[in-house]
Amino acid sequence: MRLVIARCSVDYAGRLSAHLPLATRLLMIKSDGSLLVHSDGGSYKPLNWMSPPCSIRTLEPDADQVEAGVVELWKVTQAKTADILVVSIHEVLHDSSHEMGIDPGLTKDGVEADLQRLLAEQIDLLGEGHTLVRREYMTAIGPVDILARDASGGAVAVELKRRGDIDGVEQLTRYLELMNRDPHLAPVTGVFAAQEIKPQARALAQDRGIRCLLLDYDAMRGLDDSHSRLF
Amino acid sequence: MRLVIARCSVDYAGRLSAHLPLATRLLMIKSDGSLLVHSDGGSYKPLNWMSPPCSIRTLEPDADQVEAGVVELWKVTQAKTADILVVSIHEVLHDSSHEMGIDPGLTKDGVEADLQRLLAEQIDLLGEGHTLVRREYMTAIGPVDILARDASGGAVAVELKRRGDIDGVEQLTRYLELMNRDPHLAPVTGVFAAQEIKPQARALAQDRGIRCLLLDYDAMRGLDDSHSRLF
DNA sequence: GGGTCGATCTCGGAA
DNA sequence: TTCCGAGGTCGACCC
Repeated sequence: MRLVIARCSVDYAGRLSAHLPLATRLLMIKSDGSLLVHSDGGSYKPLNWMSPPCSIRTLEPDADQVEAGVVELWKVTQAKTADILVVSIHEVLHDSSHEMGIDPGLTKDGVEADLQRLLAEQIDLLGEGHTLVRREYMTAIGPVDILARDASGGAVAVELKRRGDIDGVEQLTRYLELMNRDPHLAPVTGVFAAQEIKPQARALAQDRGIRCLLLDYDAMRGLDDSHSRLF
Repeated sequence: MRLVIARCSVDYAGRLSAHLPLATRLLMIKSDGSLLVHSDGGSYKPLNWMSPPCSIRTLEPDADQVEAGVVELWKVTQAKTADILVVSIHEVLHDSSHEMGIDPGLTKDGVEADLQRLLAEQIDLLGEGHTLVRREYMTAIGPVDILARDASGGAVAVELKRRGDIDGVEQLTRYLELMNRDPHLAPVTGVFAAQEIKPQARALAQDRGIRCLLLDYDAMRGLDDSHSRLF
């Protein structure tokens, strides 16, 4: 990895066009040839970048550019997409290279899959007497997250989200419409379960006779002793 | 901005839990206190990070940690969300700080807003004899991208996307449902216009009687002489 | 401040 | 490979 701090301006042309006026920034060149342009603030997203695979050529600035103060030009291109990014460097303030090797990568937990496993284990969070039929119940238009039966044996389709948005309600609606045409299943009721449910999504669900269920991930995980806390 | 290259492991606990095993990485500390952990490859997204506002404390490792080879511990916390990120540093290979100032920021063009403007200007791409009523036509549930009338005066609602996905069809469906209840507008036909339309989205649109329209941004921009090319 | 929607989204998994 | 959905999404805009 090569790290350069430089006063530079940047132009990108590809799926859109973008321009960065002259300022001091970090230019990060990764060993796969990709380039990131970071400012000293903002979020984790660079101001501009070029994704691998790409190649960087260093060019001599022409007379006009030298006149304007450019000491070095980087032209970064992507063969496949024809994207191009040009860095016009006016002053290099730091330049260093570092060997880093391949990263072993990130391991995660706490995503939708964990929520689904926990809800399947604690199925009576849906209500007294509920039983699990199966997770990822397959239909023609995709898998329903959880299929259960209520105390009186009626089918219950559960759509699970970390954040319950209007999209999730639409998705569940499509499943319910389809499943209610299946005489083996009908009538099927819907439950929209999430750690957080947006008001609009709640309103739409109510309008369609879909029950909303707020989930407390920490409490659900607390009941599951297979997880230990790191902190 | 402070740049540190170090052999380190990283643990994050917040909206999810994540762990990075020991390896050499770049630690970028921005002046707003945010931290980015980058490997020497992949795309612009860091392996792990902490968004501002957050604070970094440097701690002495305890006896067990020293035994394991830790020379320095960074504890990064976010007051509001109670997220925590811990960097266990085993070896520092580089450490430098740089003054960069505030960035003037990025200017863009070629995004959905530009497509919308171009389609409004070239409204007969919808078909012979179409006329523009207005862009961002407001309804109770949000703005319709473009409202037009066809050659015979019938209302046409256009949903515009760069990439036409199933969500866009759902969105247009909701608008049409609402607008068709308005006697001043009904009957309203729908057009789903995008630079690229996914097969599933096209199928759903067809099923709902919504017409699909593929847009060629470059051709549309070519007709509009107010744009010049940078490259 | 919250809500909605776009994004050069990125990333992962499954068909 | 393509398609599809999730994201610690982020960020912009509008209320």
